Amino acid sequence: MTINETPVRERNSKRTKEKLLKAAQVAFSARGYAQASVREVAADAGCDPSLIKRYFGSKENLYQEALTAAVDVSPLMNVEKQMFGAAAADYFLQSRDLNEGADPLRMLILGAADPDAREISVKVLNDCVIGPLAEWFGGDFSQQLAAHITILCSGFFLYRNLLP
Amino acid sequence: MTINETPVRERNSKRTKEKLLKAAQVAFSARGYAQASVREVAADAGCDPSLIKRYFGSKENLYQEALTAAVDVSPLMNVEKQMFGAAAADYFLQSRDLNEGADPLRMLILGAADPDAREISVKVLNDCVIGPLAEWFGGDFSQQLAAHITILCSGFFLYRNLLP
DNA sequence: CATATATATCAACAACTGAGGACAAGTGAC
DNA sequence: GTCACTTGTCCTCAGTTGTTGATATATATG
Repeated sequence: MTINETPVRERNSKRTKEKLLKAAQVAFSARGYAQASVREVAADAGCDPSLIKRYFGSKENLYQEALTAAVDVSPLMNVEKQMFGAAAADYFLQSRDLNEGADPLRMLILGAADPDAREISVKVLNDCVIGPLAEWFGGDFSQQLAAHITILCSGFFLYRNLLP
Repeated sequence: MTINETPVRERNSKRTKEKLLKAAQVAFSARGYAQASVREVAADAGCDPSLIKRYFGSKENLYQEALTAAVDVSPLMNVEKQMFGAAAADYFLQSRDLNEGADPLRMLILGAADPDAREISVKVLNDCVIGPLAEWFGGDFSQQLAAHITILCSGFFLYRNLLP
């Protein structure tokens, strides 16, 4: 060791947390909840696995925070209501690219298929997708309309992503 | 131990294989591919885990045989073609009960959501569902029609089973 | 400088996984 | 009976998992 490489540990908890969240979103949407290990997520984020425990408490909490941060339906509500279907289709077709490898809908579906992540996924789906959409739609049966649209998009997603 | 219980190992490879297949179908459709361990399947079948290796070679082969044996679209083709939609809806609503806890469509969807089981699931879906349905439909675009129907049923399944 | 705190690393644990070898016990052929 | 074969049980292996405590290091404060 002629040259002493300075380890230079970047001590920035906020940035570390963000890197962990981003790596978790990519890993969970790529391989699902069970198959994405905390070691893998930490390695992708360039830090130690124990930091996940420190900052998020557990893998389940990491998944919940990553999923909640990834899901954002506001782009779908910036159009005329009659154009919602087209906006939704456009968005889902580009979702993975838009989010740099972290596809929220894919996270949701894969999470719903995992016993340990199902409950969290369904809660986030209701709170962050169906709820806001229903409120935006307004009127009678808005909740049912939002749920049906979500299901339709899920079937569309299956066709495009999971059953090629 | 006043009474000497005779161990009485039932030596019937065919029956053992069937019990393993049945237990595998129930476990895979309940918890998905990764979360259903071979030890669990063997315990449910009442035999030793190493018999899975003996009779099926690997967990993946067990999954493939269990899924192939579970999928059977022939009940959907015993009706007039115009009534196919209703027959499919009826069948999927009762699938789990009809198959005593082993739901083929659920196995397929959960399998498609698992990286290790995705390839097998998609192959079985094509060979045992879309293929036969397309042949039965006949005519132009029969393959596309069968695929779209399968996707529609998958979305319906998601609504009923995974996103409650 | 010294001290305290926040941040990151390391090593280890206990549990579980799929796989597989060694051996026992039953079954049938001769 | 003897032998070969099938079937089932037991035990172990190497790997991975989520989690956790002990420890080192950087930053802030005095």
